[in-house]
Amino acid sequence: MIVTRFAPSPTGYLHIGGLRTALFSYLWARKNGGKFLLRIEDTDERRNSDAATQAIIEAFEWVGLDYDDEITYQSHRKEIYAAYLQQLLNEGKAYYCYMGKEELSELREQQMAAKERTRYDGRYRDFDGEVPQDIDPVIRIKAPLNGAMVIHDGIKGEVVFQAEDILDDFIIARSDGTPTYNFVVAVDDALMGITEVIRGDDHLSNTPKQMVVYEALGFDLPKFYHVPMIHNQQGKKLSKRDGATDVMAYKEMGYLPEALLNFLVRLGWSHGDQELFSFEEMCDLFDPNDINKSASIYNTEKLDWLNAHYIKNSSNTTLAMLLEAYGITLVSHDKKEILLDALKDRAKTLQEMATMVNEVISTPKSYDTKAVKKAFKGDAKAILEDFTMKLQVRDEMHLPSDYHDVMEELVNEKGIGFGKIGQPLRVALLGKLSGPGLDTVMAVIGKEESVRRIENAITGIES
RNA sequence: GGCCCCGUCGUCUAGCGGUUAGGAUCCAUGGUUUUCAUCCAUGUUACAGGAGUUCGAUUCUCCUCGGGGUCACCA
Repeated sequence: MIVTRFAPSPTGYLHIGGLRTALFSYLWARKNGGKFLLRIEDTDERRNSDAATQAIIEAFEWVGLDYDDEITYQSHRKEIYAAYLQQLLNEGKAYYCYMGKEELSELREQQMAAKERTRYDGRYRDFDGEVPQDIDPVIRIKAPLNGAMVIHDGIKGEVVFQAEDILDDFIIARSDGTPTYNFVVAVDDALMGITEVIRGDDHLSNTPKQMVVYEALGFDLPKFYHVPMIHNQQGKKLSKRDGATDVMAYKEMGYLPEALLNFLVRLGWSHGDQELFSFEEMCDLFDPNDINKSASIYNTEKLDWLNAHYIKNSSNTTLAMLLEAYGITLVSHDKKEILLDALKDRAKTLQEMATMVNEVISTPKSYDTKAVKKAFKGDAKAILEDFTMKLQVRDEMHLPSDYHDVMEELVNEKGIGFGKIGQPLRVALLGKLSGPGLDTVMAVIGKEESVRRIENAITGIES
């Protein structure tokens, strides 16, 4: 069975790049009927917070990614790590190193001065002399001194490292006894039965270290997929300083989770020319072997397009519900269907849509000066007056077509173009020259309010 | 700097020895619309460079250049 995982460290919100690797892992597990597990890497107590863990879980809920089994917390697994540490010590595959921090940095400085690679010199590797009493030792693992380490990566292909270039006996437990990252990752991935590790390629150079741990503990290696980074506009690794990288920020801005997911799944991955993927299609078609080798630049132009698409295809019921987060209450509005139908193919985000709703249902507080100048000239006011008179005598005005008929009648009688009435009417109703169809606007706000707005404009606008 | 990865339109990408190098987005233009938006149509724009291999290279190899990642008692 395929088992994948997402293993964030809870130091902040869920990052957009994190969500993408999580999505890839999720999809691959789902496609294979396997499991997708969540593991919180909270070994560094100083930097972790419960709030961050909650934020990550909340983001998963919002986008609709579910995980199997219970969440694994590394902070709850200290005895397990201790046991494996002890095992390596007993087997002579790891050892205590009594080199202090100062001593270590001295060594490093010497090496740098000599233009050598900075590395631990192995002085306690097979040490049997007198051990310093005043120092808490770290535990180091015996790493191969030479030879090739080859990763059979599902994305990068065969990546070969020479042990002498990159390895030394690295620390697997700090002097306070706590295990380090490269050790716990390997232990947990193995113990949790992870068969495919899908993660950012910034971990590629960590992989040989983890392989050393796998080897020492006699665990089977998982299949690795190192997915290329997402870069910012400057071409650097996307970081928290690059604006909107918090997944939940997209919720606030009015993006739909299906749009975000669709956007993310196509960043670095493709399936022929297909651009639109429903959640089901993603689960069905995703394959990590189709992931691109090169990094991509984060650019949300396409996200806007996707979001507009998904808004257009959302039901009015869903939209009305989602809009409530923006202070829009439409449940009791008798013309909400007409309004939503008119607005949903105009908005790129829910936030935009909320603004549009307000622009229709609330009386304009001011009139755009340019619009007034353009629309309120000549006999504009006279035309509006004629229009209101026609409206007044009508009953049963409900549909946009009812209002359209009135406009058409007026235009025909006067022998004028639609623009003659449309422009000033638009300014009167909405305060500006753009917006949904006027017949729709009037149908939504009703005859009384329409007349009121027109009269306000006639008296309130200097022409 | 060492090691590793990467290099097709501005951006996301298809391509897997022979293509007028395709799609999407963005942008521009035209059409539709009383306006704006949507929608539809059309258009501009790309194989980093140089050697090889080959009848033939975007595709394979090497070099150069460019970009990125990583080198902790952080994860």
